[in-house]
Amino acid sequence: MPAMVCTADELLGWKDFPKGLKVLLIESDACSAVEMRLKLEEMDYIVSIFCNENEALSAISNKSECFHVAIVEVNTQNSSGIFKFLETANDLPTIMISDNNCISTMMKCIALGAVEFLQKPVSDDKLQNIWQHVVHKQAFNAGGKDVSEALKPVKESLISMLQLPFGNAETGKQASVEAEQENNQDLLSGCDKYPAPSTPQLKQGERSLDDGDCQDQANFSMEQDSAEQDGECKSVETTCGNSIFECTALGSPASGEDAVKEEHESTNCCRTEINTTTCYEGKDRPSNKTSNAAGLNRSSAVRNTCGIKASKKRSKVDWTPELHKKFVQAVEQLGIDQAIPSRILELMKVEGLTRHNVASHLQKYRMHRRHILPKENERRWPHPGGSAQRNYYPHKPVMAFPPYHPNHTIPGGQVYPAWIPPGTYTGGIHIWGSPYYPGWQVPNESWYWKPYSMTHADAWGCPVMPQTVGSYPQFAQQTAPDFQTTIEMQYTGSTLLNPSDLHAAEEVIDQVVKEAISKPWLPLPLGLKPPSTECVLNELSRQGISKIPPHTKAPNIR
DNA sequence: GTAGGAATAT
DNA sequence: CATATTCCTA
Repeated sequence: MPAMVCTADELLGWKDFPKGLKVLLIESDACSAVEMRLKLEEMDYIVSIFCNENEALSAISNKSECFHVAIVEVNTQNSSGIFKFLETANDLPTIMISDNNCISTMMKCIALGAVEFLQKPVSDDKLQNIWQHVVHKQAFNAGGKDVSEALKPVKESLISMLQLPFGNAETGKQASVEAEQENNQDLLSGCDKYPAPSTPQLKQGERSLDDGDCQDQANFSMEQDSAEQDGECKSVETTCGNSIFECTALGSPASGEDAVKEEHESTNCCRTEINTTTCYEGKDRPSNKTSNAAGLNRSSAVRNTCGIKASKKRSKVDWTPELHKKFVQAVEQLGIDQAIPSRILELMKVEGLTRHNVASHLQKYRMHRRHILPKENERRWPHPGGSAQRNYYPHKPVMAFPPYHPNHTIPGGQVYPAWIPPGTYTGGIHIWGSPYYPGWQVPNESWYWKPYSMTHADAWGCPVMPQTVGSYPQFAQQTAPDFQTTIEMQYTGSTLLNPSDLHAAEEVIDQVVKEAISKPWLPLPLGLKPPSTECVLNELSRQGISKIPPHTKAPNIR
């Protein structure tokens, strides 16, 4: 294969990655090509333009040039050629761009290994982020070993990138927030298990294909009602147990800032619950929207009252959504059986939190989990493998890197499981599985196609890993899966299920998580919203693609 | 002595 | 209730 993917060594020696990234651009329209080139060059990428796949392919095969990533325009006229390109240059991470959203083309490209499909005009952010695919590919090729080593320089380079003061005030703020979390969670400490970047295209708060994503959560956005219950000001006691916008869709930037302070109680903040657009559910919830607003005011009033005394003593830990999120993440990463207080604590990296706190929370967590799983088990899903409405990526999430580019920042809530406090009114629709105990959602679903791509994982160009699965954070897509369902899917390989082996299923999941942890190649979300699996399959078969091109062998998951 | 985890207290 | 604290065990 005329593969031009860079090697680990190359990455190692790469000074200011991703500067100098060599981009192969196939664009039939000269104007667009130039425009694109300019943009890319502004980002310090090195661009070579080809107006058709043949030129590009010959350049590749001549080895006259090498490339790290390809950006390929596809349209109705050139698609067959482009397909050929994809097939031939299948080692080159290829990003499709297109004017029309022809779903079948899109899918075919993805099926042929395209790593991303973007609509034109492509935003700068997305262009900026193409390097992620290179890293990802690299990580992928590295087979999980030494990946973190290999990516170290990249990481460093990213750190500096993140620390740059960004022009845009708003995004700048977010960026720094992200950076901070980054540092906390992944960079400063030994967390380099997850070096693979995650492309947040799916999650961009702005427009785009994924509007449905946060919808569900958004509906739950409520103020915290705690204030009204107890006369005492909770905010004082609990300092900064703030909640970051779980549902970023709503999240106002303002609330975000405050919220971020969460862990740093040292800042003595009296927390501002006012705007927190968490998924909290007020008691007055079912009524109407206006009550919501009222609630907000109320809570803010209360807060103000007590804002004066800033008592530092924190007698109780407030397990805010964020805290819990971290907690769950930690647990997920460790695997349920490895999840012990000390390690969780370590992973969480929350200042001031004690092992005892974690232990206590863990206790509760386990109880709920125990309680909930069996119940879920009973209401096992009636539609096996097929039903398009729910085909979930059956793996537990292990978050890699949040987005790097400022404009790619995704508010935390999109990535992590939303916190739906117990008692949340789910309106009869079970949002994320457990109507019984919505608070303990275990994030687990993700990409719809995964179940089908187990064998041809890589070929799908979709977020999968060679042998294992990467766990993925909950991407709150349109429908949410229910936990058990997911387990079964995975356990049975999305075939038919014998709805009995809950335990086995659980073990599998745990194991998957463990494996995922030990194998750093995390999937990259694609820049397009995955159609339902059924849809994809139909489309593919309609196109005569019964099996996916070889590419990389992705062994089945047991 | 330490930590995890269940039981119990607040 | 949700957390903290205590108690028991390894």
